Amino acid sequence: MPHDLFLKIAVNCPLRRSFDYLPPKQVNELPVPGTRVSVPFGNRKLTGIVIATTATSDLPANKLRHVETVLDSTPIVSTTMMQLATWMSDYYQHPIGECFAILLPSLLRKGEKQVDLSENGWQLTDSGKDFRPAANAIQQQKAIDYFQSNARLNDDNKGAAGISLSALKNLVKKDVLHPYTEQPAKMEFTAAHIHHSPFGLNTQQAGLIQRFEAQPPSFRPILLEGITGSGKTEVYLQLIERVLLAGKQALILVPEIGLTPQTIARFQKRFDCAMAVFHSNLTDQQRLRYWQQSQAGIARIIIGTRSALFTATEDLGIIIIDEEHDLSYKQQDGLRYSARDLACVRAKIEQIPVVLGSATPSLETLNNADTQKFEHWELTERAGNASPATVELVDIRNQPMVDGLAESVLPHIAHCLQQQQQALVFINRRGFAPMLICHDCGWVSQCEACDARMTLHLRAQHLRCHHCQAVSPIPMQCPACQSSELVYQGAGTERLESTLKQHFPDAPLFRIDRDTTAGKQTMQNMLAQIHEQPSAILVGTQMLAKGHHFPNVTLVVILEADSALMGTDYRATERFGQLVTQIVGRAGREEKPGHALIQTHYPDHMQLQKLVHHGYRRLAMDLLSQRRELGLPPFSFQALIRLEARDAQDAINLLQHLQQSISHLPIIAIGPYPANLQRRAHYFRFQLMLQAHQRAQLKYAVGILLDTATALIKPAQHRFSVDIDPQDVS
DNA sequence: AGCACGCCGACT
DNA sequence: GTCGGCGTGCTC
Ligand SMILES: [Zn+2]
Ligand SMILES: [Zn+2]
Repeated sequence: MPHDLFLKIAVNCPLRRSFDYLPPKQVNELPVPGTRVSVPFGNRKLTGIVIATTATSDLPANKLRHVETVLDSTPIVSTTMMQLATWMSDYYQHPIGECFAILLPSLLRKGEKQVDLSENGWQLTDSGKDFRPAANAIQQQKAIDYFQSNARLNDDNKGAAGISLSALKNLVKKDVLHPYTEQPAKMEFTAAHIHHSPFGLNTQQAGLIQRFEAQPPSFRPILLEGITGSGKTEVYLQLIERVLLAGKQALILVPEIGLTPQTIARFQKRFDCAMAVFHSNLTDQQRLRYWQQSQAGIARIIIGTRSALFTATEDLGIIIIDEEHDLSYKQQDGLRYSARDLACVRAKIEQIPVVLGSATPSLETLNNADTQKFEHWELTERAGNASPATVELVDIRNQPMVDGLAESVLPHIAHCLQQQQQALVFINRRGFAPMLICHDCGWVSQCEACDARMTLHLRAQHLRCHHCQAVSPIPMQCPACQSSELVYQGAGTERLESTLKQHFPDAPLFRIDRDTTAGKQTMQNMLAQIHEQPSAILVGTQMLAKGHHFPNVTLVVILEADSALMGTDYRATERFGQLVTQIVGRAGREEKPGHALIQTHYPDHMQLQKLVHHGYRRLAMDLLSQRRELGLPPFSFQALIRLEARDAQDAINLLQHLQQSISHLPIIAIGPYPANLQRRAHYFRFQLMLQAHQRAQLKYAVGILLDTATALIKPAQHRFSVDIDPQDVS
């Protein structure tokens, strides 16, 4: 049998194919699939990953070049992860090189060496135990103090302890400390490493755990639907426990905003084992270290946001996606993957369970449960038998309003404050951003580059566009009519704030939005302050709906429901239902049930009625049957083609060309039509929506369209992207 | 995406 | 005469 002669290599470049190479010169063995190699590519050197060795190549051998160097002695990408990358490349019709590159932390992607995982540090020598440093040796004293209460100091905690390297070196010279090196060991995880919560499981939780244990480990997609406070996390922990005891690893994904110290602490308190936590402010070096620890099986629990899905593991036993409906699981640029969907694919490849947890599952996931593709686990009991929050609609037709708030809502807030409880006003309305308007001629501060108004930032004393970062000074006179009567308008949050202050001068008021919680610590501080207050008013945006619990809040006011009901985005109602349910679920506790008021012009709207009287689940069922009737996802498959160009007609023409290239195929192509924000940062934005009854039809059409696009599109002038299963259709 | 090659305007 | 503008084309 002839030897394989060629290497199929995924080179990290945006081309939708792999490249064939000859083996490196003067090397007898071919590098194994999954190995990184450095290859000549045009006139530069790039890092690629060997996909396969083959006996033939499409190109004549004299056109092929040799691999320059082999970068790994053993494959760095496992066969399962290679399958995942290949799957992604096919499903998202995305360049194979980029699909492989995303599997690796950035340093490895660039061709850097793997790091040595051994732990280097210092510990006291026998003679060092009673050493007293010189009076002026402050740094040494600091180190000595540290070793009074700690046996060891290593590279990782040296920085946090604030001890200088030179002091440590001097102490080594004095034979007070000696350096050590330790190979990290793969621990054997046993029951002794678990610290159970003093509260047992309720019968529902116990039933689910039993159900989990009743089957041998295999691919099992599970929807865990549990209302807020029903103990989803405890179920996660119990499942993880079983996986860890079987000697396997657990991978947990959380929403972007959910990777808080409290979340991490919850896992650390339960399990005595090495964890790899991928938070956003790790350095490349730290990220690589955790990645390798996970790959080597040293880290047993891996927690992170979207991209942590690609972490290599030694022996993965379960994947958990918390708040699976969360939009942050969808990558919004480049390779627009859904980490939730890929988790299911990875679980299938690895033959392990995957748990999608939410109080408000996405329609896609609910449909998968309905069609028996997923097991459907439910938690319906709230801990401590707390009564669920009640939701009430406020009809604002012909009602007197003050700064977005119906006057009839004010007594509710007053009553809530009187009871020494907190009220939360949730601003989900547009037009609340403050802008500048001319009282005489109606001129508004429009952004030069976008179809948007600039918002006024009083603190920074300038106008800013949220879509393109443009900044301009606040004019003293109207640029159109020279009038000096420039006034603020739509300063919604601030005006609402002052109105509330006026009506409730004694209640402390907290504003929670991106501006007031910008600092790292600010959010935590503010939350701590809020928890201390008996009565208070909280005013805020989206941020309020995620993660944080507000036990003292018993009244929630949602300013408007109408854009979700009447808008063009067919997903808006689903989102609104999730938002309301999440925010209401986070308010109140056992002895003080929450109450929510939703302001609307359409109090008789069927779907709103469903949500208010029967909850998210019934709304979701309604929406699903509506989607089925209309042939919308998940009952059809979509791809959104986006194109931005400086000239609107140019964008339209190009999209029409692309549309023509697939006009013979059995798919619907709607458009070209302008994006929600038609012009942004000097670019006109248009899009084309492809819709098919079968996944394969869609994939094929997108492939053809992409082939046409590569010939037509000038990267310098056009911004082009394909979004498979788009979530954000604007 | 990069990076080179190539063919026209305003510089020494 | 050449320096450099970015349009076009290719990467095993
Ligand atoms: Zn004016
Ligand atoms: Zn702008």
